[in-house]
Amino acid sequence: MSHTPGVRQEQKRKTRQALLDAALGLLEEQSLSSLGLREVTRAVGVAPTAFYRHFHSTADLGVALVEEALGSLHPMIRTTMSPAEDDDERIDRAVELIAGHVAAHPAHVRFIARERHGGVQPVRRAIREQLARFAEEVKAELATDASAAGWSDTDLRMLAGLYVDQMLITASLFLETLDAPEEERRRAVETARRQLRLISVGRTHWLD
Amino acid sequence: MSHTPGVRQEQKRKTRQALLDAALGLLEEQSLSSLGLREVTRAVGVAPTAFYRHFHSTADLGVALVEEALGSLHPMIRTTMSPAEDDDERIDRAVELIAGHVAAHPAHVRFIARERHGGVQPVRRAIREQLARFAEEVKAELATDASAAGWSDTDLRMLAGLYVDQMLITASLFLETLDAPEEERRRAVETARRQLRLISVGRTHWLD
DNA sequence: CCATGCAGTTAACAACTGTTCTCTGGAATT
DNA sequence: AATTCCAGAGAACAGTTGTTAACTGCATGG
Repeated sequence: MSHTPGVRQEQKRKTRQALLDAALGLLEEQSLSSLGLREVTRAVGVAPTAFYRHFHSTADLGVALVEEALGSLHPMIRTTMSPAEDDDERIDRAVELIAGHVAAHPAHVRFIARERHGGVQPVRRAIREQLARFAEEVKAELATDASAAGWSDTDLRMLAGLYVDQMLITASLFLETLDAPEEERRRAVETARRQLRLISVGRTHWLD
Repeated sequence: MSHTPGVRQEQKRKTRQALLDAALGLLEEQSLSSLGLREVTRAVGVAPTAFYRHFHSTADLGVALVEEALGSLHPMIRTTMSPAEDDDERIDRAVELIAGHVAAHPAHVRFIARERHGGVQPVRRAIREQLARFAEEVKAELATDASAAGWSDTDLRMLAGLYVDQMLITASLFLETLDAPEEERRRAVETARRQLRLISVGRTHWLD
């Protein structure tokens, strides 16, 4: 079925990826709406016109970056949200997983946080769609949990949304403290833990 | 003490405000990092060089916009967070207050949501500082509440931060549904209410 | 082996940007 | 009434932008 990549397609894929990487780097200190196509091609070392072979516009590139940043993250939901014996232990796992992801892909996280409310509509929509998928997946996972008995569909959706937003907040908090003194980072982790724990407490007493 | 404004200073103030207003309008569909100084002066109908009489740069203007958007909001904290007989009624009041503010100043809210993680460092810092002030004020208000007995300082700070973040999330949710069908807006309000209520439940059972 | 396809190049375009310097009119100060 | 001050105008600068057209070289499929 799957043909050998072919020297031609492989080279194209490489330059495309180089454009994405260069753009992501440039976006560390500016927003997508001010990212110029020439700027990107210059960083890659390629002619400006070559850009059009891969993307219609920088907005188009932005949408591709959303896919790159969030697309591969869905499988993590199941393992993270799956029920565990100890609630606190699960929270600890989730927080450390977020911390690890932020440390491993800071530019991706920054990009999502920045462009979620950014000035480029198609990118905002792409992010919104991905986050909606996350919320659906979290909701599905919550529904399997024993403590979800008696919960209405609306309430499950509301809780899933709360979790997704809280994860983004946590990620962006960790991002801000990435190159901060050790002690401040530990405080950030502790804050994130307790906030999730408080939500967890509210969840167990929701039906009172 | 306070001299009569003076025709001169008054005129200057007017153009400065016109620049701020025009910028805010232009920022509805782009980020600050792509906002050009010429763009702003053109929208006001003034020479490009006049810009320098009021701001060093567009980043400088952005900082001024942060002050305009958030500076006058602090007094609202006391009245919103102040203890009430009924917890749910207070939540309803808070949610409607946010909804009203978003409806009255959508551009300001959009600006804050967009530039909080945006590409212009001084503006990010200005917003962070204002939000930290909000958190401090919320924390102070929480401390006066009877149900805060036995809470550690760290936990009060953590809860205050959670509230501030949740209010921003709610505001940006309302912003997205501003020109959506009536029914979707009602759903958004209901979601916001329940999320705050869940946090409230978690808060009352925190010390168990 | 030859013809086609197509990623990337080169050159040129009109339009735009931030910033400088010089100037002007009229309010503010003396 | 004479002088100073200063918000805004005007012109010019070097550098940037997105987009177009026509090209070149090389991997690919017949």
